[in-house]
Amino acid sequence: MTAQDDQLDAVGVNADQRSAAGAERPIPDATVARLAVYLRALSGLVETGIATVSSESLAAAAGVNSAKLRKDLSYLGSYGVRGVGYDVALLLEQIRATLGLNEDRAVALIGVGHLGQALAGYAGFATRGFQIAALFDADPAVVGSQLRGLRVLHVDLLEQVVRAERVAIAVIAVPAAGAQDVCNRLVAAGVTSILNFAPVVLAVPAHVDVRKVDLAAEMQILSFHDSRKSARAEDAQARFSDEQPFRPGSGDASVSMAAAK
Amino acid sequence: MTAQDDQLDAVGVNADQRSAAGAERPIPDATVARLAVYLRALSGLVETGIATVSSESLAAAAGVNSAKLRKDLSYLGSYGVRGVGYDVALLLEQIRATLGLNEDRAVALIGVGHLGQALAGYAGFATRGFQIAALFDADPAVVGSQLRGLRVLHVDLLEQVVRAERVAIAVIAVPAAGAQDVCNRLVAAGVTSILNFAPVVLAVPAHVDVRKVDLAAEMQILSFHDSRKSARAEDAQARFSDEQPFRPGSGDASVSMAAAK
DNA sequence: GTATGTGAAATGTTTCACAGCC
DNA sequence: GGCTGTGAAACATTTCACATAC
Repeated sequence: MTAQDDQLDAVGVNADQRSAAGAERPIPDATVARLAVYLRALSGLVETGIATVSSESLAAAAGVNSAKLRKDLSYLGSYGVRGVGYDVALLLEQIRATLGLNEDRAVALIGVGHLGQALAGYAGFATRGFQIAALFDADPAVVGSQLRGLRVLHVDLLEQVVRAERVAIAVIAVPAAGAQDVCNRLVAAGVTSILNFAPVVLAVPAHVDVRKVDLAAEMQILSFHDSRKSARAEDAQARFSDEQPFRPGSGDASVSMAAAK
Repeated sequence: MTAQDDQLDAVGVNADQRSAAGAERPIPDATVARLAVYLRALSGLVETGIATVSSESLAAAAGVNSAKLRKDLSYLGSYGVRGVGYDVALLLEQIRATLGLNEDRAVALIGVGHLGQALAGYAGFATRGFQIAALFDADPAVVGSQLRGLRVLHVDLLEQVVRAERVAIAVIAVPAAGAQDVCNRLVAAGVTSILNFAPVVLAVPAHVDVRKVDLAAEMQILSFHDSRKSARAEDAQARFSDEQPFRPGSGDASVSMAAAK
């Protein structure tokens, strides 16, 4: 990455990491990307009331193999019990702590078109430690309207509000043409983490961390694999039609991931 | 990240690749993910009328370093001219061909909520070799309505239409609860490439390629890096405020990517 | 007995640095 | 002289396989 995630992934992390308690191994980027996936799988287990889980079954639920999962978790410390497995609640808490999800971060969302509204309405947003501090748009028709209990502000107020609300993370959901400008203003106002949905490569100073979600790129990657498949699959194709469906969490279905990469 | 991923990235590609002309090196997943980025950068150059570009400037526009770009392009063959650079139109065409964007692929979009509508309206969709063949939803209030010149069909017709239209790629934009079911039906109908926006890990047979776009995961990865930064940055913070903005395409700004991965 | 945690090997990716060509 | 193309080195990630602990 996505690979994808993704993806081959983030950048701009300080080389030395002095963490709360003592000298720990640095956590690989690839592992960080998967921790988020494990978190989701663990939340599912909590709801079903399962208290303990083996690396084997958690890995299956997350779509990775168990050796990778164990290696990933080993970077957080030793929170499993040999011969038994992992305590779901404890592991969940450790991952949350590692990802910094306990102190909650103010998020600004710029652009409330269809995409922006989809993002604002995203359930996992509020529940998973992020709270939307402000919504912005440039369109006078939208500014002033109410969305999810927040008034949409004019983008001219961006710097002012970002500073006042101490926004840590900004999500850019504006058209391509406006994205770099919005980005510049965010950076100038002190934002150092940006999630970009606009189809442009943003130029930022080295201390700013940008992650990009790019529909066209994802489609093109699928297209690449698809074209390689279709050449060879011309005949095999028929065999896979009307095959029995798969049950979620069943066995070792190999599923690809975005990740960041 | 990438991935990001990239997204650390896709899966399910056949080991041996017998391509149109002779034995070529297999293309790394990480490279495929970036080809899509180069494609965008090249499109930008075409519009400004630039006919030739060096690896150095194309790399800057794409947010990678030039050695990586040259290595990536070398997997496609030798389409550059030493001492000169790459012909923009030729390179663009070669990348398009490699990604399989010349034969155009039918895409089905399942779920036309805010996200689905944002995706349907996405400009790069129509223009970049993908055409939406069908829209589906389960909500009777939406079924039958018109969107981008297409009638929204009831999801019950999914198998039938997917087969009739020879849909190659499906985009899942339904709520989490419905995603696995939709996925099963797509697979049964013969779809082997899926882009999933629902926040669940889909279980699929090994021959099906799933890429996932996960807002919560992206946010959490940013959160991780942000929390590492904020500990150390408490004082440095002030220095970066009100810094001069950056110009797009300027120099070597290191930008992260999702990817593919 | 069972399942974690982890060195070591294998594999994949990025960067270096320079030969080769225009 | 300038810029591509690419082996070889450096680095990162995944997988293996087993010692270790319950």
